[in-house]
Amino acid sequence: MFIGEYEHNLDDKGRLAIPAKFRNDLQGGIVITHGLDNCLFAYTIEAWKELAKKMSAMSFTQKDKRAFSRLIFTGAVDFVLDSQGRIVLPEHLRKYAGLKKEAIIVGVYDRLEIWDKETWQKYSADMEGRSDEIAEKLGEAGI
Amino acid sequence: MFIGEYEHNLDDKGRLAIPAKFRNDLQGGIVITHGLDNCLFAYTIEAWKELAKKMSAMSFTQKDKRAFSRLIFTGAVDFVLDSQGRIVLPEHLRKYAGLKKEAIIVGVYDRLEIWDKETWQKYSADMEGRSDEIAEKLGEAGI
DNA sequence: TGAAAAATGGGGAGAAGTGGGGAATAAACT
DNA sequence: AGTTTATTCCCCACTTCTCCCCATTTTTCA
Repeated sequence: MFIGEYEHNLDDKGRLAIPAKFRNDLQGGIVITHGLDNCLFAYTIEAWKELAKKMSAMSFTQKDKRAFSRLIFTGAVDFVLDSQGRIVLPEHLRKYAGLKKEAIIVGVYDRLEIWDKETWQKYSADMEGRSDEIAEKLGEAGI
Repeated sequence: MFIGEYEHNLDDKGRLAIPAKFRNDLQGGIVITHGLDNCLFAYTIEAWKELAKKMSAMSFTQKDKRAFSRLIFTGAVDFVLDSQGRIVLPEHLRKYAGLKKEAIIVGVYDRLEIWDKETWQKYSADMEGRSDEIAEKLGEAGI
């Protein structure tokens, strides 16, 4: 399970270090793609295959399905970590997430998310402000 | 079951001692995450996995659910107690709970809560002021 | 009051983060 | 086709931080 929040810098070569705690689970490879809310989603190979299967089974209207599939699949790139546990993020992924230098990597159960620091701070400040409201909804869900 | 209220100081390295009475139950590890009312929640591994399973059953296509799992999972960190029964609280957790030096650790049945002393005093003073009102509600619950 | 447990502090080894150089590969131009 | 230029990838080196262990002080309990 991926949990936690880590801050890492992209270097001048566009390399991003994956937090040491996650590396073991990502030895087999990592797939990164366009996510929601202006961040990148990153999966293990297994989780990615699982996701792809679910996607194809989803009952969207044809138009929505095409749009969503394009977002997820066309942005996807698979990587192998280098000996220091880093990957080189290609231009189109950096651009999509608005990544400059400071990046935040968070664990969300079965995936990682990669955020530009500024974007993340705005998002999480907003989220904390609504935490009571969110907790309320969770209660309704029986948690 | 965790009960009681304890006071411990964070040292200069950000280390926090877990009350000795709780250590036996936390040998297997401890997961700490953002709680409500500006405190931190701490669970045993088993209790955490239970919680995570419920959370993960929620789909990620809806915005609120994404926000919720981000709040819970990204705030979480898992620890193993050192030989003196301490953990090192990372920056983002200390910041979230407003922890400076003096911390209060309370047992609340299946979880611990970690509070900044000042915040805790304000909160519990406020609660005492409303004790009648709360007792009223407890009565409704049949207690 | 003595012994054991707990709280507190600090030092050192090793891991992780970060940056840069150079070889190998690919691309481009003459 | 050969030479040059650019790019990618791999490895090495330095710095920082984390974790683990030990030592001292304080508290608790018999």
